[in-house]
Amino acid sequence: MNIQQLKSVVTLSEKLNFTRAATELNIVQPALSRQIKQLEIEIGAVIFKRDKRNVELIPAGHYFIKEIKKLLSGLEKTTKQTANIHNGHVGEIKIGFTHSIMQTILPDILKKIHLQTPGIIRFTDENCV
Amino acid sequence: MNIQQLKSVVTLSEKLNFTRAATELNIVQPALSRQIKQLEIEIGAVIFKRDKRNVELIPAGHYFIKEIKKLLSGLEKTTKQTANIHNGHVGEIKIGFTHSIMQTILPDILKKIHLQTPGIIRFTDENCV
DNA sequence: TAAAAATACTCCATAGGTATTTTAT
DNA sequence: ATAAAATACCTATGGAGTATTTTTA
Repeated sequence: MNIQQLKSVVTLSEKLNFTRAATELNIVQPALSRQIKQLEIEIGAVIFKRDKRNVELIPAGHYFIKEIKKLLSGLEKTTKQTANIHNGHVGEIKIGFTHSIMQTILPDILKKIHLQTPGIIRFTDENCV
Repeated sequence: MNIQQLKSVVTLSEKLNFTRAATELNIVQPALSRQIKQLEIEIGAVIFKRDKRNVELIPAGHYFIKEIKKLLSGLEKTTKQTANIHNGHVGEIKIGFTHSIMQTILPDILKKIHLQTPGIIRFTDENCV
């Protein structure tokens, strides 16, 4: 199983037509036929019912496509986020503090940060007494 | 990017040693080196810091591995569940009913099913008035 | 000098393309 | 007769293995 097969099966589930799905995927129809057949063998389930004229999802296929779509978008998110961390666009700083500082200057600073860019402050209780 | 690379990167993150990870993956060390390098190029981030003697995860890598582990286990679950649906080990029946039947025989039946095998009954409001 | 990762090179398996066949409308 | 999927066959790219180099402890 490979990721290209998963992308292909999703595209086919949207087009329900091997020829058009293959075009969309920039491959040729027989290549797509093979990919789908191979995938079905590997997972041990038929995903599409095809009768030379029509292609349609069957129950196992509906489930599979629904889940694979989630996984693929998760993979894309993960990849992008990883690149962002690498490039320093995303990071994490941990602020340890004593009781007194939380009573004085920290609240104002955190409030300003929060107003300027909401969503970047998160509290954890790691190392908290 | 392919699934084998993702499995490889997870194994390497556990062993932190190319030679031993490669053995675990039943491939040879240079093959693993190539897989990881290729993956890092594709996602646009360095995952491991290696200095010929030590291999360690860097922040982008920690994040990546954490997410990829989730995705891989999700993929495995999906595959198995799809096969189960195909084989008829898992399925879904929908029971439509009138007010009167819900007052008479259905509650007992549902209760019995629930006691015998908890977790298989789910209510939806599809087609409900 | 020993251990571990990277590199160079060769070879083969797999995946894609072209051509053709099959089938249903 | 046409449109669409499957099959057969060939080719080429990519990935694996072997051998070697590099590097650091």
